[in-house]
Amino acid sequence: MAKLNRAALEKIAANFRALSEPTRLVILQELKAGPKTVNELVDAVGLSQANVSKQLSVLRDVGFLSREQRGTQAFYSIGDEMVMDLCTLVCDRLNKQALARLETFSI
Amino acid sequence: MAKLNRAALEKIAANFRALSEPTRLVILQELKAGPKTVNELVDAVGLSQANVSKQLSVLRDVGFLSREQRGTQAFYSIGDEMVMDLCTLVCDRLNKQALARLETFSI
DNA sequence: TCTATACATCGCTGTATAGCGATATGTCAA
DNA sequence: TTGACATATCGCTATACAGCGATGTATAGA
Repeated sequence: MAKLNRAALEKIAANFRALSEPTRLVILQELKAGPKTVNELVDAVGLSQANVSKQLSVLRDVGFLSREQRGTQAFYSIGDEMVMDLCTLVCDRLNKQALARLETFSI
Repeated sequence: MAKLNRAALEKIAANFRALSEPTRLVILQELKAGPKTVNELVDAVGLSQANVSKQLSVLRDVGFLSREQRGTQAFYSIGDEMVMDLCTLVCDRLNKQALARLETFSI
């Protein structure tokens, strides 16, 4: 296997970086049940609309979310189910580590 | 599924954050072939020993790497094979996206 | 001891970004 | 048009952290 150049590594890192903030994980958790508008997400996560919009664009820029405009509203939804696989892998791992403390991780 | 509290989400995010820097992905790539000392990794990644030590501790703090001291040397190795599964998922995804451009992603 | 080697940690600087309020843009209804 | 609403973007502050050189710590050999 050839060694990856800087640009390729940066793309991979960007995928992980998009998942490196609790706020964005909350957004994914909310969207797991189905599409939601920005305002619905604002209510769900309890942060400013400006901030939620920005975090949505971070997740969308790497392709984890997709966006559909309907009238004045924008509906966001999971754009690549693989992102939930990533979360599941990490959560399973933390669950194993945390069995003794009875914590449960799941997105 | 209950909603996760802030501490749980932060733990999940920390796992992803550890993979959010190209330098640390290079380290994983180097260690995929087997354990290496800090100095070997310094030569491989071409950064300062101080920085490499710090990035190693980031990966170790979340349990992705393990460390074995032998004399004056510290051997680092993959501590949880799951971390390579995460990389594979992301690389597969980028490969699909990049087929047209003939790029190849793999850690 | 003393010296050399290997690694970790400290203090620092520069950059990236989460979060906010304010504002801009765009759409619909009256 | 005008006004109300939904979302995106701007400008800003505070914080996190990658990277560096310098230093600390520990081990092996002379």
